[in-house]
Amino acid sequence: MGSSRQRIGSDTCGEEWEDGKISGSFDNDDHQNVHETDLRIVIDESPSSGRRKRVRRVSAEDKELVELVHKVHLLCLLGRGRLVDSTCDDSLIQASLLSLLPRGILNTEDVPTLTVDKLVPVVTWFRNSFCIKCTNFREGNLKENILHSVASREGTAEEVTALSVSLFRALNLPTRFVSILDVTSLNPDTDDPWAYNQDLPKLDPKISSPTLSKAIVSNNGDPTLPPVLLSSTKSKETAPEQIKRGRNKKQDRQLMIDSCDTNEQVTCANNNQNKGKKKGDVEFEMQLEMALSATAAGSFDCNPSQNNADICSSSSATTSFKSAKKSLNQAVTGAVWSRKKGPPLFWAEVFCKGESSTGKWVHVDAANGMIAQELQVESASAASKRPLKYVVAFSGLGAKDVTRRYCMHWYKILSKRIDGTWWARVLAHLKQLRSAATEADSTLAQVESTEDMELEIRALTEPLPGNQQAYRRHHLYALEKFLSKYEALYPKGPVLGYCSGHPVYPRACVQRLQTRQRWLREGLQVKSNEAPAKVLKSSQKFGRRQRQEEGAEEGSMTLELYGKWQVEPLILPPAVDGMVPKNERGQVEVWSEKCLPPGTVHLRLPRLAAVARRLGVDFAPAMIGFEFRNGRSYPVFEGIVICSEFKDAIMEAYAEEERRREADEKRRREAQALSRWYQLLSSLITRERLSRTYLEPSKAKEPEQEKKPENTPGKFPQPVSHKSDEQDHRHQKDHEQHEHVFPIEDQSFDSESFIRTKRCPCGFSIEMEEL
DNA sequence: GTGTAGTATACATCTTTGTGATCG
DNA sequence: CCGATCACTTTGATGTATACTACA
Repeated sequence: MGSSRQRIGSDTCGEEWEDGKISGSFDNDDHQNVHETDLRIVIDESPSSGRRKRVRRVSAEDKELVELVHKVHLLCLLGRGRLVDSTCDDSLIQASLLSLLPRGILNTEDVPTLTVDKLVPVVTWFRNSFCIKCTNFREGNLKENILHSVASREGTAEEVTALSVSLFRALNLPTRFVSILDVTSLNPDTDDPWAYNQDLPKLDPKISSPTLSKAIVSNNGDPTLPPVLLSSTKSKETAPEQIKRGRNKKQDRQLMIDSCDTNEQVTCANNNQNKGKKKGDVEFEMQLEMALSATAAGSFDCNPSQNNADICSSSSATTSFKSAKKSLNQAVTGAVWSRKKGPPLFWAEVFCKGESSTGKWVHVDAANGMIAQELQVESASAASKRPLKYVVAFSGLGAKDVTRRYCMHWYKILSKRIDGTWWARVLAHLKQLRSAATEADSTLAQVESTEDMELEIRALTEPLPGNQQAYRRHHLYALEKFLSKYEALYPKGPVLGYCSGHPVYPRACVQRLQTRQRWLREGLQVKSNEAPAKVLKSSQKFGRRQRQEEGAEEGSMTLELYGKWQVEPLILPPAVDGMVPKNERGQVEVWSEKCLPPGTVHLRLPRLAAVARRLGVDFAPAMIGFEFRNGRSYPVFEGIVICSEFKDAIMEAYAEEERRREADEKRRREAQALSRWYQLLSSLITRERLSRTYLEPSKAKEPEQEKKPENTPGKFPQPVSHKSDEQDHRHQKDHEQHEHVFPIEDQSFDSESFIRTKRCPCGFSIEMEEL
């Protein structure tokens, strides 16, 4: 900053001052001119100062808004998922895909005993036949876009995944379209990557397997440039550029094309190879077969002739399955997530009947050549700074939350998800649709419930986190040190493990503690002979109050807290002989219906006390809570509590009383209206008389009547005016010309209503009620 | 880069049982 | 005379979640 800048204030005063530019110098020379010159302070808004950023917390309103946006976005994404799902059932798309599929790649007799390894050829064929052009959403009709993708062998990630789902379904494999609902964040402060990351290209699986590289290279005209190199060098050039451009969402369309172009070069390099390879399908498949036999067969049959010592040594079924998965993906598909490529958003789940006794839904990302790599999804999402929040599987026009299959750290995403009950309510409807779709097939229904159970078990058996902070709000586990003041462990055990030396307890053992008073509000009372679960030193304020009540017992001001296990339903003394049991203040505290003494009722109506008193019925004012005003809290009363047997009598008397009161009120209002009319007209007439007496005749005709008349009392009948607007208008005009006269002979009187009607020869009439 | 402890801050929660003057 | 209404020191202490920093 220039020399003119001056630090205003000092740090010692403890206040934060902005650095500002003061135009105009404060040098000694000019000092005397200060008064004459303009003083301008230019706030330097550059965030360069090393001062701590002011913490700005989001308001409740903001939170509500982002929650709303989150919900709406979720619903939109659910709708989109269902649309894609239903499009995957389209017979034209399925037929087109089947026509492309080489013969014998999956035998129909394999379907009932489908295992992961039997899927590999289809997946590999698919991956080599279709490529992801760009991850972006494409406008237009989804079905047409997908059909176009079939023809061009490329499309968006969503379309290509939909194609894979469609293909599996065409092969009679129960298949779901699975999508990460990449929804807007619930935290309004976070730099939501969603806002700028949409254009990131889909991951481009690197080809690392020597077998596959060899296979592809052998089919490629240019063996000097291996696909893996091509892929990675291209990505290096394009990724940062794409991210930079991707930040501006408004350039969406153009960018999409741009990124498609570059991506196309990257991913379609593969495709071009594949296209070239089409001629050499046989050779390719032979290579594939070799890869398969080297992995699948080795892992499942434990063929000792294989080189892979890992696979051979694994004897248990699970290890064997895991090794198979690993080797399958490394050797056959060679896919590895790349952080630069953004998170995976779409894939399929294929039901493999032969994978366990009951069958198993298996993650199949055919577009990226990945099978049973569900564990990679979470890490890929996390690496892309877009932690997964919702993973939803779509089928049969319904949907199911399968996040738990892909999420190993539920506690991390729990806070990023919307309130569970709302989500469950949304999904309940979609689940109904699904169950309607699977109704016909009892085995599928069985599979559903098995899966539900499996996911539920996963929810209840999460591994213990290694860091302490994770236990702060963990849904399953708790550390005693993170319990709040009003929480306690009961029962204190079992200890599930240790974290940095602290015993870990089940979250279910964490109990909320409350004072006797608070339990009372819930209609519960502390059992006799129960010692407080926790005794806290009470606050000064509370202590002060207690001191007043209990005398000078300083230092012993405590807050006694009890747990749920120490309370029982409230037993209040019942009403006897028509007498309501009251507290020491002669009231009944009605926090809820449970707080009513047996045999009494709470009548929430005003002015009941007087009725009860008049009838001689015993009652107590019902206190329903407190109100805070002017720095103090006051009890709020509503209605009374009486013995049930008097309810009818009281209500009857009350109704009678109310009728009387209403009649009185009506009478009072009418009398008031009459009185006001009387005053108004009296003052008009008085004014008229005064004008006539004291003013010039010409001035008297000025329309002073329009001014508000004074309140001059006098004795005059009360008119009940019912002139129409037209009459009124005419009257006003007439009035300018003459003064009305009401000859006796033109008057009439209705003895029933006491209304006298007076008429002026000009046509103006006035009705007056005579008192 | 990750985890922990400590601090600062903003927001949330709990607290909790009149009185005298005036009006209708 | 009696009941309703209004004004009156417009709390304030404490808990909790979160962001941030320093440090291991």
